[in-house]
Amino acid sequence: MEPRRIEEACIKCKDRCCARCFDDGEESIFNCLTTEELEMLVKEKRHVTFNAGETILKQNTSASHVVCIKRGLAKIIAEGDGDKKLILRLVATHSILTGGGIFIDEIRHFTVQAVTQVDCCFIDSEKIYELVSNNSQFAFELLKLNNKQNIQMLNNLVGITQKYMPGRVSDLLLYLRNEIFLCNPFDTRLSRQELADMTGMTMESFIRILKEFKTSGIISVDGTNIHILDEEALQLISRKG
Amino acid sequence: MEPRRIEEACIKCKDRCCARCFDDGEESIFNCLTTEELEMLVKEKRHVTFNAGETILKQNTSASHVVCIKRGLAKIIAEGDGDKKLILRLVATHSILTGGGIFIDEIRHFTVQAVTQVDCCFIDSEKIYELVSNNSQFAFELLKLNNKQNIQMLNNLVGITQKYMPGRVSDLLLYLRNEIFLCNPFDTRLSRQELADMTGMTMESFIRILKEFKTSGIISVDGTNIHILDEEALQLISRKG
DNA sequence: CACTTCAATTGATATTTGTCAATCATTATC
DNA sequence: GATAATGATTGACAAATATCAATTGAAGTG
Repeated sequence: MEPRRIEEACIKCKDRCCARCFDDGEESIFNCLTTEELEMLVKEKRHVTFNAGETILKQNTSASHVVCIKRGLAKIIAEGDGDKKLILRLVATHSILTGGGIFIDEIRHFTVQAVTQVDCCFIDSEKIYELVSNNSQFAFELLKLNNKQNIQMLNNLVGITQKYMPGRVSDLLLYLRNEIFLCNPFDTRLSRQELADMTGMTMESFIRILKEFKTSGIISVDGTNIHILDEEALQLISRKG
Repeated sequence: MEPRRIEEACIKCKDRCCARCFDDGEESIFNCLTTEELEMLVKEKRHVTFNAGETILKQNTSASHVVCIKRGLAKIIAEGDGDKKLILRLVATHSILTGGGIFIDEIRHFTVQAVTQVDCCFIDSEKIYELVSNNSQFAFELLKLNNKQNIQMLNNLVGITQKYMPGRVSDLLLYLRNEIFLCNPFDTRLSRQELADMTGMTMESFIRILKEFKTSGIISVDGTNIHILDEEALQLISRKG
């Protein structure tokens, strides 16, 4: 696949979105599209900027569009009864968000909220259906993406169900370092409450574990900035439960 | 779609499997296949019978085959560290099992074990890939199936994370009644340990909640047989947390 | 600077859930 | 029928986690 082709299409849509938006961290799910398909997809897309804290997609609304994130960081929240929240994962630049219920009930099964300022574009779901119908490679890529999220959620479920708090906090820190920020002192931009919501525990409990880790010299923390000093220790704690 | 066509193909494969195996409780994911495709799929399939308790698929082995269940009940188990287990869901007659990691890493991410005697057939994953490539409707159906499982796991995750034990037991009982056995006094054939493993709690805790429900007159229990007497009460408890 | 505000932290305590050991019940075995 | 063996149940207790209230600390506002 010649990168030139994608670049061309990107230039067409002015803000270099879409061809890269659909990248899930590895290769672009979009590489398999023809120039015509890319153009079809990009045509009529709406580009939107959200400020930190704003809601990009709201759980239980109807899912007529797919969103791809061009720049920024967002959190995926499953809202339970009451004001209970569970942050499922973070999504960074070049992610595609189908809202969970695409292909099924056209309902969004989670809320997506901007953590930093987020640039993204909204694409009509119909176009995705069209691509699935006409381009089997694209269908395959979408299946892969879906599968990956499925496995990730499975691991999450097992972790949260079977591990004690220190193990869950370790998992979170390793996730943030290795899958989201990809560098070591990293700035989460997330409040303690939000971090706790990623582990399914209360803020107070989360803070206590964090403090233990600080005291043991495993991490150092400054505001929303976290520095992992002993990754092996975290991995050990993660495994021990 | 003329039912005759499917019937024909079923007769060809002698034991009337496959065309119906891939049904996920609603319409068959397989309805969209041509006679040739069905034949291609069914050719070289291996039909196997498992006794109750036997392992059908084992977590962490390589996933070269897809399994469809023709008859019986099986449980999907995520094995954690130690001997911790979480039963993700049950699968009944006419289900397709991709093993979790098909399309990604070709590794099975969970174990599948027979609860009753299970008749199933093993189909080479390659054939599924081939169908996805050649039949967009099939790809679409597979995406739907995947999506559905994703949403189910999401709800499970939220439930287990945010609800107290009575809520989780309620959810389990409603799941068994409305999604698996589809009748009211139902015989789970599952031990207390297994039922507990579906809720992420210990057997003793599970038994205590069950007893509370019995005492309150919400259910009656005889061995592995459960009779829901007051479904509304269960729904209320499920919502309350 | 004083004052407000809100997130972060800490401590004391209550609740939930798990662990361990004992008992009961049922079935299988001789 | 006596006797294992196994799963179900119960009780006492311990551990994990949440709740509530108070305090600290930093950032913004007048």
